[in-house]
Amino acid sequence: MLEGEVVSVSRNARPGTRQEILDAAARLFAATGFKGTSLQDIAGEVGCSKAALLYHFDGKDAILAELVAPAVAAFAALDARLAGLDEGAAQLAAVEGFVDLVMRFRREVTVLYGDIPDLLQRPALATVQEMTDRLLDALTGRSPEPAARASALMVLGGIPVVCLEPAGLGDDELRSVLIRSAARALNLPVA
Amino acid sequence: MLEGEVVSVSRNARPGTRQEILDAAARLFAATGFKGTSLQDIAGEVGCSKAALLYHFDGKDAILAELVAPAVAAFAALDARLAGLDEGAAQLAAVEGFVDLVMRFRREVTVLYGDIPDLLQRPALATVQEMTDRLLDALTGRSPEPAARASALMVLGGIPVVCLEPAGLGDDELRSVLIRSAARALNLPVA
DNA sequence: CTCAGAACTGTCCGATCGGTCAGATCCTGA
DNA sequence: TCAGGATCTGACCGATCGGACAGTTCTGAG
Repeated sequence: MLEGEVVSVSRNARPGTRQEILDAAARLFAATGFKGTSLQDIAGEVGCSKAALLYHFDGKDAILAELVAPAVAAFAALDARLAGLDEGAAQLAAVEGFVDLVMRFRREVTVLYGDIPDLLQRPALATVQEMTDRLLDALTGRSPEPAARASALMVLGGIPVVCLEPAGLGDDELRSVLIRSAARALNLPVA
Repeated sequence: MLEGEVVSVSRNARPGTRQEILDAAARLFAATGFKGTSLQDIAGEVGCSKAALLYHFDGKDAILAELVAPAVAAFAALDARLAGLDEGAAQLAAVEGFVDLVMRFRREVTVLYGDIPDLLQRPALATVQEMTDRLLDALTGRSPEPAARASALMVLGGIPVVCLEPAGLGDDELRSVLIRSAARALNLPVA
């Protein structure tokens, strides 16, 4: 009551809108993907008009650009740092640096993968999520330990990526390399 | 020349159209994502009208559903098989089975990740691709061996996935677990 | 030769997309 | 007090989206 006049935030001319837009966009991009999120969706989440978004940003792409800019810059810093190291040092620094990078910019990474959870929710792929959960369980040896789950999740997410781009290996070789790498990551005795 | 009459394929009433649609859709979904691909795009790739697509399929979702159905079925078979095994056997079978599954259905997996290459092509993320290539190089210890590249790619793709969903671990623990798992996968001496 | 059905086309539809624009509202400093 | 810039709104735009529909062409069985 004392400060009713001051507290009452006018609906217009708020200074924090720009950051609110970025936060809302990050949430929506992560949930439904960049293409699956309209300016109207973001405006609704923020509580402003679509035109207000375009006052603060040059367009939908500009929102994405500003959202990921810090992560891209940090990635570039890592890239530059690795360039100055020899093989052995770079290898270790790459692992540590990439883990740090991804953990620090979880939100931005989630945006990058944003379309997948939306796809997985469609009827055609609805069962995949539960099956993936059970597969993760099997990969841990049915252990509930978070550390085991983390390792299994890395394997579960890493294997598909390998198959995305053509490796210079035949299928049989690639198969055995993948299985052995995964087994090492999971601390499994080599088959 | 002998069979000119038989060979001349009439533009209408071809029997293979349904499969052609699925192939074209798979290519386009993989390149520009499901949401980023319009029915018009698919029709153009096939060389038929948009209405022809909707004659063969109940809608865009139905095309996706039929495209991924074999992969989902194979995943379900793996899921059922793992359910009947004890921890140790299931763990090994899960690794082998998942690698086999992903390799056999590369195309379908690519569709699932289809939106990412398109996002990466935008100006805001254009540099990420080159930096990722160099990071992959560093992770292999600057080795050009395909086997080393495959392991590094698994790590590179797996680490972000772990950060997507909240693990039951604090940041410091998660960090060290990830680094150690990755190091094992890469055959690095533990730091 | 006929004709039923499969395969396909051109056209149209309502909804929604990203984006523009003229003006209303608000805050600030002179 | 008042001018002016920053902030924001409602209305509107052309393009494109997924999809519906009536009609046309082709094929193969009788």
